[in-house]
Amino acid sequence: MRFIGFYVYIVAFTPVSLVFWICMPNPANPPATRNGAEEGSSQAVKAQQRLRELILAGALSAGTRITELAMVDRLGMSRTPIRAALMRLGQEGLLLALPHGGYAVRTFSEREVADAIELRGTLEGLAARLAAERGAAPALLSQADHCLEQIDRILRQEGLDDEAFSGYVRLNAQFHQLLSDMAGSSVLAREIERACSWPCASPSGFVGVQAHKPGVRDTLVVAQHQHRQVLQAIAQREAGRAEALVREHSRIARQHLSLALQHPQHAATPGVQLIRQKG
Amino acid sequence: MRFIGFYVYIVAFTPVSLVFWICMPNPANPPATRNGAEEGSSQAVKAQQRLRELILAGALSAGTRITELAMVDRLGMSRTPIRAALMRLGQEGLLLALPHGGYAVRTFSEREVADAIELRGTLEGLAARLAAERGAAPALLSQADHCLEQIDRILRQEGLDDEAFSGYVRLNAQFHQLLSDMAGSSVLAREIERACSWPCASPSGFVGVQAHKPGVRDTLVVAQHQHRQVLQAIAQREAGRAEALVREHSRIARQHLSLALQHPQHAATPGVQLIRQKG
DNA sequence: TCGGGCTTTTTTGGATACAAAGCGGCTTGT
DNA sequence: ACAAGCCGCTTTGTATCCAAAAAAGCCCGA
Repeated sequence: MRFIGFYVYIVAFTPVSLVFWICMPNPANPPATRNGAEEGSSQAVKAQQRLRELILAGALSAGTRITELAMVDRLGMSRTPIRAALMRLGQEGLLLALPHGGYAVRTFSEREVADAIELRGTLEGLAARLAAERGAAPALLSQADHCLEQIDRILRQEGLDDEAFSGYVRLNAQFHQLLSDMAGSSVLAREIERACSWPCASPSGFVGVQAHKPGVRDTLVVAQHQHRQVLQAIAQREAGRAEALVREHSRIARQHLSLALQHPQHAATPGVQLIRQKG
Repeated sequence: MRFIGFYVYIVAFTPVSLVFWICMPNPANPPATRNGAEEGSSQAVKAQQRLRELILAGALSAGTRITELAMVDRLGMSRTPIRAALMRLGQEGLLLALPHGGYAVRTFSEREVADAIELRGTLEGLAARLAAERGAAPALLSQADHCLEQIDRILRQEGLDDEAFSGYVRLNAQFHQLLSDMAGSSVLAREIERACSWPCASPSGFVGVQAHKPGVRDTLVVAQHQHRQVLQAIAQREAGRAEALVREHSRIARQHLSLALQHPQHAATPGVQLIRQKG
């Protein structure tokens, strides 16, 4: 019932700067670091965060081997926390455990990322179904409703500036989090969190891709319509409908994935460079 | 495409002795320990295996705190590999990370285990759907068919002795593994493996519960019928049907869960004592 | 006798020292 | 000149040491 944490990363990229919510799974001990930086928490958590940033930002290119000593130099801490961080990132899937010890930055095929998105959609679909079947907590329902109203307010304007965009991204993440909460299953919540930790599988992972393209607002309008329908279905206890809607909703992320891979120059999403191109 | 490993544990229990296949997720480096024991692999993997056994066998009762030093005494190795093992088991879900450091043997509510089973059913359902949509490899299909034929052969006899039973358990696990493979998605396979690592959520976890009860064979016959239908659906590319069937199939495990909790004296499944009773 | 604060002890987190194993480069012999 | 073997360096796995923090216990005072 308690969800470990979301950390805000402000990633400055060339054309636009957007706020990305990156889902950080299992920071071991939840040391309540609410501000974006690494302070007050253990060295191991710091190392995990820093390494994550480095990988997702592309500072450690895909496929390169990561040695503990190099990270000792780079992060300025001892091998012990770095070792722990590498282990966690390995289990998380960002790093690949090499057969004779050591780790390498993992590369992802487009197919694998698509599968991860499908997985997330299925898990969130299960959450929606359970929420509808078991009945979601009224407080969560009203919170979700409030969340969607805020999104509506953002979408009411014609053109979307960067600020509105980052607001959408934040609210979208919040809505999906509420959806996960509504199922009332910590087991499921944990797995959804895991699925979201994959490079581009998070619900908000790809929203910023075409931030400057003309049709963006329409996409968001469609997504928001789906949000509304999902919430309605859950409130009316229509389990099957809720599940199907959420699954369909996740297809948007897949569209964004294709777009981002077709136009890699516009893909300002952290982690895209980890996806190896076939062609 | 390559799956890390399954380890056979032979657990001897009071009334019957059965072979359980316990799904061991991520032994870090796959050190090819094919025989059941811990030899040749690293101390950390040994520690993980030993601790898992201890917890599942009930030697470490639910809720007790596990200190590293105690495990140093118990397992006869240094703190470092034990720390790694504790971390892995924590991420796996068997141990609960305490807020200020340390771990405790986790307890599970019946609801949580039921959710885990639902989760596994959903994930396996996704696998079946993907296998049907994308087409499963012919080799896997024929392997699965062969597997089901062997199960048929076992079920052909009237009474089921222990040997037949353990054979069923083995083949059942094999079939579910093949199902996971047919989707051709390492992402999904990994998550299914994770879901199966929960105490009583594995497809074969509960089969042995009522090994001596009269109606057992009938249950297995029903399950086997579902197996056949699933395989047929996948072969005929009926994705929706395959998914629905697999989900329904997972309900059997839930029935077994209820039964095991109603008659805990007959529950010879490793891990049941981790489930805390409400009443 | 009870409660609060201080001290001691236990326990984890981090750092480092040490050993073993893999990989690469170098040298030497044919 | 090429190949094979040897040596050394790098890197991980393991053990141990140190410090900090939390918990438990104890003592003193009210």
